[in-house]
Amino acid sequence: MDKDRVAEILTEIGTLLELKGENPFKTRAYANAARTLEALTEPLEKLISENRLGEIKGIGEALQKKITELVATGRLAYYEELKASIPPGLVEMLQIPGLGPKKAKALNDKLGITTVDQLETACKAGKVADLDGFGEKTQSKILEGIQFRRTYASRHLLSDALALAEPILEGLRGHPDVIRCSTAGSVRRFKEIIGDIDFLASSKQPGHVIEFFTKQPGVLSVNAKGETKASVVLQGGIQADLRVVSDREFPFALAYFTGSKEHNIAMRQRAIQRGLRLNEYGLFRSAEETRDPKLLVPCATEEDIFKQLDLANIPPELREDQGEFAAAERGEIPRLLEWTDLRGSLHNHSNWSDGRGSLEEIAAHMEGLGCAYWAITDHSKSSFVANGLDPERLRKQLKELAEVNRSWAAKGSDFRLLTGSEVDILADGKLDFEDDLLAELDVVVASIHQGFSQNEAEMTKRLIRAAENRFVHMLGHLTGRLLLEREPYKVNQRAVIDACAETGTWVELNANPYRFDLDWRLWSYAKSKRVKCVINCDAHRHEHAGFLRLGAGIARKGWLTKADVINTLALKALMKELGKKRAR
DNA sequence: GCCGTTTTCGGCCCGACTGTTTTCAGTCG
Repeated sequence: MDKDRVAEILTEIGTLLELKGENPFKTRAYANAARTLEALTEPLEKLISENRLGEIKGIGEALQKKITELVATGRLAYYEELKASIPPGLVEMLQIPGLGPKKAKALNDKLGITTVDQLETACKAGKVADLDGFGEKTQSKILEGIQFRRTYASRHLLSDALALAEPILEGLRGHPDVIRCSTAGSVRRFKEIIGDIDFLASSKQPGHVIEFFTKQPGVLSVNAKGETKASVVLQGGIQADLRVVSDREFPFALAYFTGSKEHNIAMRQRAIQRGLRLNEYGLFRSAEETRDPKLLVPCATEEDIFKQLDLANIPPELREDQGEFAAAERGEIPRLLEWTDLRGSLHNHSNWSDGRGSLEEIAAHMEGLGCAYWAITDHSKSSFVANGLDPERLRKQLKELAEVNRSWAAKGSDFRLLTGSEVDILADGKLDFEDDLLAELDVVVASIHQGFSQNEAEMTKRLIRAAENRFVHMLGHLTGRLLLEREPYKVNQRAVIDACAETGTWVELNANPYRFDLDWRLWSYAKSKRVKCVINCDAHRHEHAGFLRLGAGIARKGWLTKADVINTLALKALMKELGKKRAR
């Protein structure tokens, strides 16, 4: 059993213990241990066989035994007994806003409710309002929550959230009573999936700002509206919260509401270690609860807060408590990639396969955006649903593409379309085109588009074999996942990364917001193996060029710098790099 | 369940809001 599955089970144990009414610190210990395992870079088996599991902070004697049992036998008796003792419907009920473990347990204990459907029936019959600690309001809120969950998803793509958030943020920025404003929360941290959108503003007239916010176009309903905070539902059912604070409080509130929760906990602990107290209102020279301005440590920006806690500035994307504190203590936070460092995309489609524009139109558009180059990598013949090219059509495309490049050169432009293919990796790991054809192309991306159901060993071998081909520059969307839609296929990503390191193959960061594949959590491993990243739009139409910005944000979240990303290179340097693997 | 420059026991991040209460528990971020 791999560490991700072990982490899932530990998280679930934590939730089940909550429903049992266990000591909250015990339940948190399971959640913490799960997070620690997820962040591990070493295989769990290795840690266990070398008897080093206990050296990890947050894993004591009891968890060591449980993890070892899981890894060794694939099962855990404690977990199975616990799971059997709690109806699965209770876990589902926790998704309903306002329902936590205590209330869910009470509903189960007193009314025998075990499913969401039963809960709905009980609410409609008025039985829930009669319980101690419940009332009319709680009952109708639960009903609303059940309805809402049926209508809307509770998790959304980052790209959808940004599309809604940016116009609102612009609006706030232009409001005369707004001093400073920003997004916060998971949107600001650039998480690939978000729950809601958080905004923060500073103002001397909070009421005006709140009023303005709740009247934005695109607001479907207003859930709450108070003196300093409002909560609305936007199109698509995405909830958005705005908090308005004084400008003095702004940096503290921004840090606090940006999170992550785990990052904030570590920040407060650092404050306590220094005899300080940190909350959303300020950093205070006092161990006691206070908001006394005389005790305030003045900070004008988030950077000042980090400085007071002996830390270098930590960009929002890194605030996941995944090593940023150790790096910031040593002043080793890298200078992260900027999206403007990117010069073009090396994996894109045209109307020769399943994309929209012609070669000429694409060249004109991308040159107009300021790109230095743009690779056309249409599908190969096996992807016939995507109108994949056979060798004959590909050679014809190469001629037409050369023609387009000549016309740009004649105009005195340095812009260049690069030739290429997104060649299918067949079930046995062979490629859809012969090597001699691949050798004629500037850029070769190898990806899997069929045969998703192979087991992990087969899939891993298949990808490694593709990486071993010296004409393959990079592996495309390594896991094939479609966020919120399709699970990744089973593959040992670290083993494939190791193979890329050995063969000099690059790994794509597919910037399509449904993909963001390779996942940001794996880039520091790839980086440690000196595997280079290529941020690709996988564009099928002009608008997809905008994915570069999203991809760069995900790369930042993976701690990548300009030097780690191939398509930051100028054309000449890029061409040189493209030739290296073939010369090996 | 974890952890230890006051500790092997008694802590474990912090505050707001809501709805239910009559001083607070539960939930949320």
